[in-house]
Amino acid sequence: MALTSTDTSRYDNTLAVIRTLRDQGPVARVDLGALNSISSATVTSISAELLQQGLIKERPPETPRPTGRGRPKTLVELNPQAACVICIKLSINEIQLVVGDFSGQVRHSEHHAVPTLTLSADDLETLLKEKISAICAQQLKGFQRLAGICLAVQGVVSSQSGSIIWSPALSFRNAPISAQLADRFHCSVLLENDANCIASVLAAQPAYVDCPNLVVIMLGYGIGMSVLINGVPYLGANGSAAEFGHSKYQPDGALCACGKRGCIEAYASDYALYRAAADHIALPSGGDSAHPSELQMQALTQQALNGDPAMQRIYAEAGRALGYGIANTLALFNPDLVLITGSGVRGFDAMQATMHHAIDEALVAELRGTTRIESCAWDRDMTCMGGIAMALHATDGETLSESQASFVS
Amino acid sequence: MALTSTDTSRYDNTLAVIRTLRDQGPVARVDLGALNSISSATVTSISAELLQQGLIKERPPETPRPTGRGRPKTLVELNPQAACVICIKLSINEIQLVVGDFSGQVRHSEHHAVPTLTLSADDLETLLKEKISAICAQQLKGFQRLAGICLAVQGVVSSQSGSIIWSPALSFRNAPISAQLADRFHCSVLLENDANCIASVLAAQPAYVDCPNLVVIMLGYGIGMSVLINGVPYLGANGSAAEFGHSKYQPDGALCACGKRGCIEAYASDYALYRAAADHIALPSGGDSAHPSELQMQALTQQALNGDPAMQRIYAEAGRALGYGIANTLALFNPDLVLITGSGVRGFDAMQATMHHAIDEALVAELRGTTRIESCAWDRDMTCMGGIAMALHATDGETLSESQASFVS
DNA sequence: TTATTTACTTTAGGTGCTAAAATAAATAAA
DNA sequence: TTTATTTATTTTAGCACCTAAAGTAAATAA
Repeated sequence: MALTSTDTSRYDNTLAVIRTLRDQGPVARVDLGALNSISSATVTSISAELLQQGLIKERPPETPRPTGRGRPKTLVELNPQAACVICIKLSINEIQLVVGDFSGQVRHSEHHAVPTLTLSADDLETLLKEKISAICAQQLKGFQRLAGICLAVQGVVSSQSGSIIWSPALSFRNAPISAQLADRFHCSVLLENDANCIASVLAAQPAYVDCPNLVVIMLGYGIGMSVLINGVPYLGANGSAAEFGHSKYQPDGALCACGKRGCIEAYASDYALYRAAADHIALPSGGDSAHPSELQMQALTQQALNGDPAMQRIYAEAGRALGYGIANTLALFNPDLVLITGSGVRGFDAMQATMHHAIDEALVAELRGTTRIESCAWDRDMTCMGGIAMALHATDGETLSESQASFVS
Repeated sequence: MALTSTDTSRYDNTLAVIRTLRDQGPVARVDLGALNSISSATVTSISAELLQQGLIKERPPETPRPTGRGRPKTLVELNPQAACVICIKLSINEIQLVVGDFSGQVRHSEHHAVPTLTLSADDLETLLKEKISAICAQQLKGFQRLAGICLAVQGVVSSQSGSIIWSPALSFRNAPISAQLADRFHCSVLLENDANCIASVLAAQPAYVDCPNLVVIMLGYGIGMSVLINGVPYLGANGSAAEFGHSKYQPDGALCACGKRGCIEAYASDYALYRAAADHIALPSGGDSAHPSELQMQALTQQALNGDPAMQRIYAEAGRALGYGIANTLALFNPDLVLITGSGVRGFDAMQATMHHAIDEALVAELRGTTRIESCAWDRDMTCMGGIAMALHATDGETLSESQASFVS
């Protein structure tokens, strides 16, 4: 009887064990108990099941003996082969594909230059299926299953409906994509905003664990944001929350790529800085003036940091816009921490002073609060690392019931 | 053995039953099971306990017989006497005290004119203790216990530390108050922002139940906001989230009561409208010019609605500020619904057109999204109704364990 | 060798749930 | 008026968990 289980404690505890092993690496049964507030008797029972299902394995005892007396710990660890996930990052004119194993380690990574802006929705679907198929054929030998795919895209996405609503990398809109990939590859497909992937990685770092309410601002070609509330990305009603770049600095202000005026992005993004600079000084030439290259942006930044007054003025104004935007974010979200990252942090030192000044100008101390505002070095691989972590997290339950099914029968 | 219960299902189910009865009124056991996805055997067991503890009672069968065949339902309902809560609303120059019973019904309400701005923190503490004591002595006969007190205050409060950080009704800051009241009256004390109380009431209304992410904007002397995320008020790190009134419309714009410039409140609040009007037209006199009375504000609004061009311009500009602020709110929160209420909705018709225009001017369709933006009639008693609901909700667990303790022995 | 310490497993017992059976209390039909 | 049917509630039996305590294993220290 009682086949409808409303008591989810076994399931919850099993997931907790899996996730602890993913976060901490090999752990002994006693410690798994202590870390998750469950008795070691229960851990014995859970790990016996996981062992039989092939999701974890016992690690052979260390050659250099452990210190202290007593029976030595037997460490268990995730079986990396138990499952794998693929994360695809879609950005302007580039896609990156990364394979991660069940323990969360990156196993393979590749970049492809792709003229994303010229693609139709069908082209994109075909392209992704092709690239993923190639990965499946060449990189997934030895894995028990492909648990999931995470598509990390710049712009507004609806994770719920699995559609890309609007992306600066694409010239079409409202394109369903998750279902197509799920059908083709028979696995869960997660559609995520790129900033949310990065925020998830950052939030896991030891320096930021005590920040349940975390805002991450990504400066780059455009300006993105992720808001974690109690550690989980806040999506809003249609997935278009946290559009910091298009919140306003000046009504009737500078023209933004979105077509409206006065957005923060129209002052502090790469294209906005480049545009403002073009009016004032001789710029390193080459490339598309609406899509400045990393080298061009570095040159711009260097001029400001070297003391060029016109460039300093441009970065100062960008900092002021950023500061006013952050002030609104503080007033509305009052987060524990605002982290500024993205390729655009290269210019942060040239914007920082006016940014802080603008925040102080905009908010009384009671509303400014104790929020830390920090910048954070940029690593372009972070997005896919976050995507892999999110895909694994989302599919742990499935992986568990799949392997139960294959052993119960 | 097994005295440490990690399985909270009995507790959860019991609370679910109590809350269903509070929301729905008398309900039969079968229906309690269906509504909460638990078997009626479990409901029998839970309701037997609650009956013995005196928290619920069986309702005598209806005199006009129920329709249909089969054994008639036996309805159970909360015992209103099982507990009560007090909500105190603290606003500028007025406090309101309301008593609610265990079923959530208002049993008593009183208003007092108090010169709140002249009070010291000690004065306030003394005053509240006095008023609450009087209520306890006169209004709480027959209740088994005072479960909790909710203090609903305009401004920034820290529910966690139980301190009023900053309120327009008070001239002091950072005043701890919860602990003092809890000590004196031996019950839980909840400190809440008034907008959160109102939002909780509105969110429970049938018209808005499908809006898990709800923003409520309160226009009045100042401008307040509450953001419900998945139905629960979002507080931020220090309780100063959702400070919509002090988000920016214009850097270096109009002077705000907070001391900074360009806040939405400096354009669309009562004092801002009154100040702008004073420069242009003859105003009904009387009272403090920085604190216009309801009658004065009504006269102002009437002039705008009657077609006075100067007043129309003032309300139009207020609408535009409000619209830009809402645009930022949509960009950052992407809620299902924005509700505009508070005494200031009296002027909503004079602001609406420019407000909507400003929103369209500020946001592209993809970011504007499908968020409904509506106004909502204002009822000054809503705050305390919300406070009572929140206090009951917060103390249900305590009430439960208290009555378990008294019956197990 | 023996005692001690620590890790892991087994056993015994408790909580809480559900499905099914039993009971209760009404109306509809014969 | 009796009997069948319908619906609500309670009782019973059994399962899936978990934990504490007892038992076993595997090391070091004495």
